Amino acid sequence: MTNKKIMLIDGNSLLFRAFYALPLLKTREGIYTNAVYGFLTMLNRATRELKPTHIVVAFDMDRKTFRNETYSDYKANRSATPEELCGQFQIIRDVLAALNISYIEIQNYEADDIIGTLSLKAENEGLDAIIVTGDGDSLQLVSDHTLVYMTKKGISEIEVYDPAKVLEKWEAEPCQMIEIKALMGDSSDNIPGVPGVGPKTAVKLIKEYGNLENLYENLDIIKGKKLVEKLAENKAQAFMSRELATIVRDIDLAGQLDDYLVQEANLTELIPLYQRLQFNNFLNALQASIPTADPALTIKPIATGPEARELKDEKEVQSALDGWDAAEGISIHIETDYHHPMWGKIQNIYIDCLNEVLCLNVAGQHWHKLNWLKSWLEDGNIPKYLHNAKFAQVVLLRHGIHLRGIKGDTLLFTYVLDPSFKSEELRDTIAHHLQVDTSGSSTAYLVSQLKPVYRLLASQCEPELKKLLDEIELPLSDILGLMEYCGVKVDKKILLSISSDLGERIARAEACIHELAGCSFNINSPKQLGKILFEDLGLKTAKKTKSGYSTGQEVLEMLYGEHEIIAHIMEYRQLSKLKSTYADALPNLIHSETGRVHTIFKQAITATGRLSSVEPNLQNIPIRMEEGRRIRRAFVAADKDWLIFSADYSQIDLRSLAHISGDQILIDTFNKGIDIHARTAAEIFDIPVEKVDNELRRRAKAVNFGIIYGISDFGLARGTGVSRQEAGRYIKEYLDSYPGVKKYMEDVVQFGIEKGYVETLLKRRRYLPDLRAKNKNVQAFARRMALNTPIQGTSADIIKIAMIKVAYELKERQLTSRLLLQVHDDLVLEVRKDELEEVAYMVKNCMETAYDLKVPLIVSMKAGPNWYDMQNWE
DNA sequence: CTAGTCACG
DNA sequence: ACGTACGTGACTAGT
Repeated sequence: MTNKKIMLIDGNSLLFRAFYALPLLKTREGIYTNAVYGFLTMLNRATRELKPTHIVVAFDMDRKTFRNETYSDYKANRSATPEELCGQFQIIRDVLAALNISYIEIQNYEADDIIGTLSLKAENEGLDAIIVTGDGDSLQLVSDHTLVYMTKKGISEIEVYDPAKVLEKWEAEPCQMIEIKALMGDSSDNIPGVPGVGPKTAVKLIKEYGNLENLYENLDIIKGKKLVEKLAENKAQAFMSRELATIVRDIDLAGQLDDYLVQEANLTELIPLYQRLQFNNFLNALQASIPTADPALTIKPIATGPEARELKDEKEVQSALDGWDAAEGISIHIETDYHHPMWGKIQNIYIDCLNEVLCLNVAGQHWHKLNWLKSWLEDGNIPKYLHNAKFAQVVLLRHGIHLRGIKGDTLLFTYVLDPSFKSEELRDTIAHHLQVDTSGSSTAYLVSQLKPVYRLLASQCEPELKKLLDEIELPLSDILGLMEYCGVKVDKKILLSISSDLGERIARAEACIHELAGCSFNINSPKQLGKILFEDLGLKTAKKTKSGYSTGQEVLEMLYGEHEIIAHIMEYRQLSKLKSTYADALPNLIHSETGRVHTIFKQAITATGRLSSVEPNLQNIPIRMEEGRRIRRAFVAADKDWLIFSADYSQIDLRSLAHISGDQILIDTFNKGIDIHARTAAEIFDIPVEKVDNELRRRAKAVNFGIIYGISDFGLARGTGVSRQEAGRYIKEYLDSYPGVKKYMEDVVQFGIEKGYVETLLKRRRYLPDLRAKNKNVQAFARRMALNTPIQGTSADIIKIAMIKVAYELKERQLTSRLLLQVHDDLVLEVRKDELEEVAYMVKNCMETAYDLKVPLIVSMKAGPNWYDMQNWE
């Protein structure tokens, strides 16, 4: 046996398959490339999977034409001439030449004949042959040493035919395929066959009689009068069809099979060619295959380092630090026994200094060691490097230490460089940046790398990103630390009373539901609920489903009125959500020493630059529904001398959009203080602003939301309740009315495709490689992210600046009032009553002047004894 | 540990 | 041809 394999490619067939499977790609110079692109995709795939030793592509001399009328989407605006489309036949020859792949075409023979000849030659010389094609004619060539790789469903799947597979599909030997074809014909190849005989009959007849000769000898015993007549009438045509269907296998070909040995591509030709064709994927793949590249495949060394030297007492620390140059800076890492900085107890403090890592064991009650450290931890002139400095800061605040002089935070640095990096762990971060395996590394080693990694990143960081880090994220981290440490006062009694009230009502709803269902089941289980609703009660077939019935709000709302039970389920759902997530969960998170909840603001999680909040999440406390809103009564001011104060930006996302897009109408609307949703309604529905009623305003509002989210007619239809066509019209009208927005949408996507990322006001980046994905769905997702991220991210940038300003002013004016929460467009403070006026004015001013946009920023304020009973202020 | 659901901007 | 707004976190059931 040999392991030589020759891959025989039916060039015409694959080009046609590719052409009709892919949308009509066109380069900037107007070259059509879809068939070539699809062909190469299949060629690459087949080469990768089959690893042939020889490759050859066969073509028909005769160039059939591609028909562009298959593309209804393109018909309206773009019409490509057959000549333009057929340019692809020449392009593929150029590409194959650059790839050093032989191609053959011979006058009077088809590609199939060339392949038939070569596959026979291969068999005779002991090579395996694999035929790659999109049509079934080649099946007659299948044998133990000749397989057919056939593309299916356009080009997305491949089916492999060996003799057994042919038998399974056609109930015939490969050699009988010509007999079948002789009877059934093939319109695409102009083989007439016997009229009235289709695949079913043809297969049945050949299965029984084996071949045409035997069939016609036994014509008299075949059942079916009509069929026999047809066969008899068309005897000559059947034999002629068999001739046509038979692939020639003895063309006189010059040369040897070894002429088709696989060779290296000629990159100096191939790269410019791919560039001209804008085949960026293939270019990237070429890059990756160049030996030096692909760090993912390089073997990462396991990084090890010394263990830390453990210090027993203050004297040892002092002697270790003797001769240490404070200006050099120091790396610090604090280990606790729990992940929450308000609950965790310090175990070890690592300090990297001079040439070793010191470890202070602080477990137990040895707080005096911290007192010794206090002076230099609080010394702002000693540069400090940490990973997640905010965590250390909050832990230390509990011991009365205010960490200062933070020069670098590798968590935030990593986030600014690429917000998609998910791990918060120092171990993973070091591994990522140094491209080493840290799974066996000591903590001491990791700590020793903090400063070097920071310097490495700083040395290669874009200036804007360094600025974003130093001027926004790092100062903000300190502010967030203070907010977390402060916490928000929560009245446990209020929550308990809400909980018991909810409990009673849930029990009543549950009883009702079980009564109506006629049995007892767990309403919280979508699986059980689905069974009850759609099987037992036989409600209308659920509209949505993946891995079962959907029982979500949307579905329940459609079913509302169909059955009495639905209303009770909706009630149950709402109440049990409130009880479990808020009323019952929050009391457990109240810190016994402070009587407050201390959320952690995650500063390095979101893809857009927003914050997030955990344990508890204080950014999703109910407000939209009155029932849930009452939860806010439990969030109270410290005592009777204090107030909860909230200041929120109105429509900050749309203002960000106005600024980024520079759309003149949007800018004018905000400058004149016109109601933006009404204005949008006026534009979309082409009526004066005064004539806009509530319903039209509501729809326009949904359109404005849609624009921010990277609109689609489907999504908007869902958001508004109007039909998809209607939604489509709204979008069109919107984009015609706000041409600047339309241009922004085009530009930002183009920017993203070219640069690989999109950016916000402060040049914060989000990488979106999927903008170049070949899967349309994946690409569409990335496109919506590209549209949304600069808007949401710019708003996030703005409020971060505002927070820094507010915190600065609070400190500068020596106010006692303090920041408590940030809820994306809302700042919540705890304000001492005697400071209210000053604080309110100051906060409003800081927020409205956070950044000088092309439109004004507007802030509205509320104050009250708790987060529920809030009155507009001023 | 994931999927489904639902709370927020 | 195909599936659809963006960004989060918490709780519950069920594998």
